[in-house]
Amino acid sequence: MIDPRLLAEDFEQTARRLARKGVDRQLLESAREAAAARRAAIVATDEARRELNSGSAEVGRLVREGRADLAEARRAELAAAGGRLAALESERRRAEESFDDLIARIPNLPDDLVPDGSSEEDNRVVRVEGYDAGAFEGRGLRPHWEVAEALGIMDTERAAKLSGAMFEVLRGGGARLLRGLVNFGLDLHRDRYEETVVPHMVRTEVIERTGHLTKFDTQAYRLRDDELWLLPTAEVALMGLPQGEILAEGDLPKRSMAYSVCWRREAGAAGRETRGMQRLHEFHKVELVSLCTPETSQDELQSLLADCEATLRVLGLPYRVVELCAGDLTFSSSRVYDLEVYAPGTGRWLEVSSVSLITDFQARRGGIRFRRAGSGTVELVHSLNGSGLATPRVWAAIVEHGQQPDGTIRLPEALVPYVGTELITG
RNA sequence: GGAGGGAUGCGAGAGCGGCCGAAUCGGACGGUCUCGAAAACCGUUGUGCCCCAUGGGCACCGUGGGUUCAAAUCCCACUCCCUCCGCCA
Repeated sequence: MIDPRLLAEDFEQTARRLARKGVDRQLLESAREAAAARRAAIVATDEARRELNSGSAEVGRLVREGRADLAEARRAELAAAGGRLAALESERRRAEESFDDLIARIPNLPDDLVPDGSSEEDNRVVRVEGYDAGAFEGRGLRPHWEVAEALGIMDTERAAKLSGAMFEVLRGGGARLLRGLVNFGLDLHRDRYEETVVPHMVRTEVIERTGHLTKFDTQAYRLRDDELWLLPTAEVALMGLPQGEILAEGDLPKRSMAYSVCWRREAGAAGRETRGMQRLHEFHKVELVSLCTPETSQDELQSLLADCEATLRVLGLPYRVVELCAGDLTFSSSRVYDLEVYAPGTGRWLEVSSVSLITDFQARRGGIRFRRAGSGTVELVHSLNGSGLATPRVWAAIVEHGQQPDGTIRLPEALVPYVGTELITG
């Protein structure tokens, strides 16, 4: 949620900045009106309550002084005042609900550094690393699903028998490759990020406050008999951890990571680039998150980007860094770099990490704050997240890059100790 | 799953329905003293919201309801924690 003060104090500039994300000015005006109505309702109830409070104190005094008749008279007056207060309070509740509803629909402000644009088309390729277009031509490279099915390390048919579309079963070397990747990812980042094992199911309020559960976001799976949700990403658990707490400035930046299974309903994505390991309902990921001070968050974004890139670099996979334009940013983010790995079997760039600066947007809703060392004042932290290693697509890229003419798969050197072989043969 | 006990400020821990945003101790911070430190003594020490804003008001004692002129204190529901029993990786 954005700072509500912006609506009252800096409306025009806020509207201009949000327009870059395609936010309708009408929504902001409604929110501003709702904020004013809410404030008026607060003033009215506070005043009514003040009268009631001082009246009650007076009754207490009279009772103590033994003047029961006066106390009784005053009590009767206050009973009536109590009725008026109740009416004001229900009005206040209505005002707050309508304000909450509107403010929740306003996305985070895009960073001024973010390029203009309305869609994916306008995203800017910042850098391309390790990619040589000529290197893949004429080699007859096949998509990973063909290579993997032929080798018997992936079984889409039987996965469907178990669970339906957009699930995978991995066997033998394919399964070991997945496990090796996860361990590799955790080891690669363990010096800078605290390794954490988190529950894979979280309460409604936790997922709500991370911004991963809204009226428009039906991505997460919900358990039928308990008020719990399956993680769509470990970010939800890692960001849920400090919710409602006040951290010491000295503890920032606070960097942590978690491996988890991730579940996503992917509603509406059926049939779109879903073959093989491109898009699954269930996948494995090492997620990196960081909490930091507002003045360091841009630097922190760059260092998080560097850490996520390191994964692809060490694996020797060609990739590009794409900066999202204002219109393609997600609801909560103010600046995002996507890392896309090149998959030569399909000739596609696959998104394997979204390195996001959320500024204080997520911290405000989650109540994640820190105390300044000098002044002792309390402020919201900035939060960031990115995938340190997202298995399905990195797995796919490794299969496509490593495929040999005889159908086996040669692994990147860095993975050999983790998988226990240089060559996957089945 | 069954039976009990509990949830208060940074921590521990008090709190007859009114004088309780909350005793006391500890911690932290500032000061006095000291060459410096310790000790001692003095002081400060929650968060949010609102306003006619060097001041004032409102809310918050696990969460949500209720009773009452008035709730940390009474009632109801829920959540979590602890102990014991059962079950279990």
